[in-house]
Parts: sequence; C-alpha cells; structure tokens
Amino acid sequence: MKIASYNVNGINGRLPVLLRWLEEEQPDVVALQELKAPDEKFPLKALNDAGYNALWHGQKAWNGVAVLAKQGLDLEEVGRGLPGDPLDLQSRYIETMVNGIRICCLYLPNGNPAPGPKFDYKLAWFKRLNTKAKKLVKLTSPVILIGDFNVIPTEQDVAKPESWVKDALFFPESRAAYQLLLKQGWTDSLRLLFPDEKVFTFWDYFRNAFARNSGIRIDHILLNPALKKRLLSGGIDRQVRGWEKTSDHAPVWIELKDKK
DNA sequence: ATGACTTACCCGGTAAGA
Repeated sequence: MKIASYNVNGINGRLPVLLRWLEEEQPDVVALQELKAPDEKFPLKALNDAGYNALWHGQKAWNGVAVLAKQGLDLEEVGRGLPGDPLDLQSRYIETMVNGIRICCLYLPNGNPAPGPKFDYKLAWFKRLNTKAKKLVKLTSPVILIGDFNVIPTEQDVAKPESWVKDALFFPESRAAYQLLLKQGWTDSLRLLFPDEKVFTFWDYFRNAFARNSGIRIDHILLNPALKKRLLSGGIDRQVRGWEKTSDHAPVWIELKDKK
C-alpha cells in the first residue's frame, strides 16, 4: 500500500496538478494539507471521478486537511481537531482509518514571525499534538502521523542552514518539540530510508529556489513500532514541483508491506 | 532585505505562507 502526503497549497487552485499526480502515481492513500477551501467548496466530484473517496476538514481561505483513499478501500473518520484548545478554530487535524491503518493527517502551524504570538501558537499546538501522539504510539495497531509539520528537523534537512536560523521552522524550540515526538517511539520513515542524503519536500517560490535545489524537508511520515516493520520504500515526487501552477511543496510517499 | 513569489479574499490592497 502506497501512502502519500501532499501540501497542495489550495486544493481548487491546484486541482489540475493534484489530479495529474494522482493519475500518474496512483497512491492508495493521500493526506492533504492547506486545502484553503471551506467544506462546501471541496472538489469531491473531481476526486470521485479520479477514483478516490475523501474525508475533509476545511476552512475558509486558510488551513484545511483531508484524507483520500482509493475506492474499494475502507475509509472511516475517527475524529477531527486536537484536544486542549476549547476554541480550536483552525482546521489542522483529521484522523481516519483506512483498512485498519490509522492515518493521522496534520498541518502544523508555520509560526512566523518568531518570536511572537504566532510562534507561541505553534509551540502550543505542537504540545497538544505530542500529548495525543504519546497515546497513539503505544497502540499495537498500525498508526501513521503524516503531513506538513513545518519543522526542519536537523541541518541535514536544509540546503543552506544559515539562511533559516531566524525562521520558526528551524528555531531550537521547534526542533526540540519534533525530537521529543520522535523520542516517544516514532520513526521518521524518509530519514530511515535516506540516512545520508539531503532530501527536500519544499522549495519556496522566491529566488528560483527549486532550480537551485535550495529546499527544506518539512513534510514527514512517522510510523509507530507496529508499522515500522512493514516499511518497504519511499520517496519524494520532486518532479511535481516543476509543473506549471504547482504547489511550493512536493508529495512525499512510502510503500508498506501488505498485512499477511 | 518588515525583500522576493503566489494565492484567497472580494473586486485592489491585505493577509498568509515558509
């Protein structure tokens, strides 16, 4: 089973790109972030026609997450939003089950400018995620934490570390929170598969960053111990970043061994 | 470089992204 994550940066604005990628790569499950669309504007028909069922948690103009699963797979919602904030106004988390695998799709706050209230919100949201993740990692059933974490974990995950030191994505507090998460027992699947390489999932629109491969790795697929042993392969569909009217992120994916 | 790009909003300037 092939499971992918893609920050689409506007699901309606990027719909042709999303559909082309689904057609070419045929992922079984997709976690989407940054829908930038309210629930009623989610392009369900186009996705159905492309062979996918969907569950989504949208919001006007910003944020928004969804899980797609190929028709024929069993897709069910477990819940949306994280505990710990009574208002929880931003649509950044949706949890689903797909054929027995718990898919937890998240879009962690960016947090810039840092320091400041947005950075405080990022760290608070991260703390809520880690509280939730601590329970999930212990499950004996398979669990995936997948999405745009807006964290550059280490210097290996950025082309030019010095140009990101004043950015919320690379602040010590953000990196520390991600390390705390891993310490719970999660496996960063792409880093496990590419231990010595610089691989990126985001290149900004400025300064011709993609052509210069001046990227960062911020989209992550974390596996609990029950799933780690089923990891076969993975990669980044970086060609998608070179398409017309594309997102500033590229899709990232893993392939899992089918359960006996 | 409170820069540069790109998009959603409502209808041209602001907010947000990373």
